[in-house]
Amino acid sequence: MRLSTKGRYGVRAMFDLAMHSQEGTITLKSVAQRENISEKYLEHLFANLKKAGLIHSVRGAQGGYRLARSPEEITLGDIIRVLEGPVSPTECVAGGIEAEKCERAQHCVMHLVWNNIREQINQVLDNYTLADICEEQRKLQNGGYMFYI
Amino acid sequence: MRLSTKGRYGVRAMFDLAMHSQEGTITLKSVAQRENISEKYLEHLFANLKKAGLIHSVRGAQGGYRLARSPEEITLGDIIRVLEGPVSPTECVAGGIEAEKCERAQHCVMHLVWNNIREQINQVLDNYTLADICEEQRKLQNGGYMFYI
DNA sequence: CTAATTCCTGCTATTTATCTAGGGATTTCA
DNA sequence: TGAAATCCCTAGATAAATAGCAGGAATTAG
Repeated sequence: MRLSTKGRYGVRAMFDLAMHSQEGTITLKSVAQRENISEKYLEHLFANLKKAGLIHSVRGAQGGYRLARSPEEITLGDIIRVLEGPVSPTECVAGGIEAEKCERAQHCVMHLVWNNIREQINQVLDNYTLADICEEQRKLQNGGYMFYI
Repeated sequence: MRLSTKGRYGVRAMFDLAMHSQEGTITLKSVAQRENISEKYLEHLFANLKKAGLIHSVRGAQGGYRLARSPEEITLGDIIRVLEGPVSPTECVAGGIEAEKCERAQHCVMHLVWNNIREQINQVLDNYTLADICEEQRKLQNGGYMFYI
């Protein structure tokens, strides 16, 4: 139940785009440097995020990336599902091809359990937006959270 | 964000123990057969569950395993944390040695994010007990859930 | 004693995660 | 137009984790 670097880097990179959204298009290179992520690796992640419609890209000199929607409209669930696949404790309730194989699903109590867990975890992730993170970052810089009052 | 077989088998095996708790000690072999899990693999899992105090064992002929506490007092979180380690989206908020390495935690907004996610996911897992699963199983057998009314 | 059972240690094949390599395609600016 | 900057694509290399196997030692009921 650990995120891989795909999900973690992805969220950090998207947060980075959100924080610099006023500067127009952001180069992959600058995101990679600020977030200390391998450029080549980040390329793969951005390719998936673009294909999923979460970011737009501008090619050529002075090109770069930007969020496709406002930070309020992008959740951690959106990002993580794109980069890590469906968030689900098991294959059998992930909704893919594997799920079809589980013929006993209708009579299997574990199916109910995992499905319940799946729904709740997705709800948690979908309730957290990039805007929320930006807000927390703002508070941090103001010292609000600094001393864990 | 997928459970490995450790966690899944572990939950199923513990549920199996709960369902047969009236029969005294349950042999590993019978659990493995009913749940279709490799005996040798299940040995490792039971060793960990025992070390963690979730089950008791009786050695020798007629021996076997039984739950150390009542099904109401054992949560999915208990089981999964034993077999898969701390449930946490990242190392840096998992509470282990790795967490110490993250010196910037106090000033890092991602730390807040992951910690928030971690707490909520654990809350979901800790709110689900073996007794809950037994109850769902009972309803299934009565046909209550059978047709997804 | 003997059969059944847990307990312990180590090994290994397979898969997955993470990152690297290298080049190609596209666009902008001078 | 041409060069620089950037996105785009495919393949593979390395390391770690997963999932399971093997063999036997220790324990106990009958």
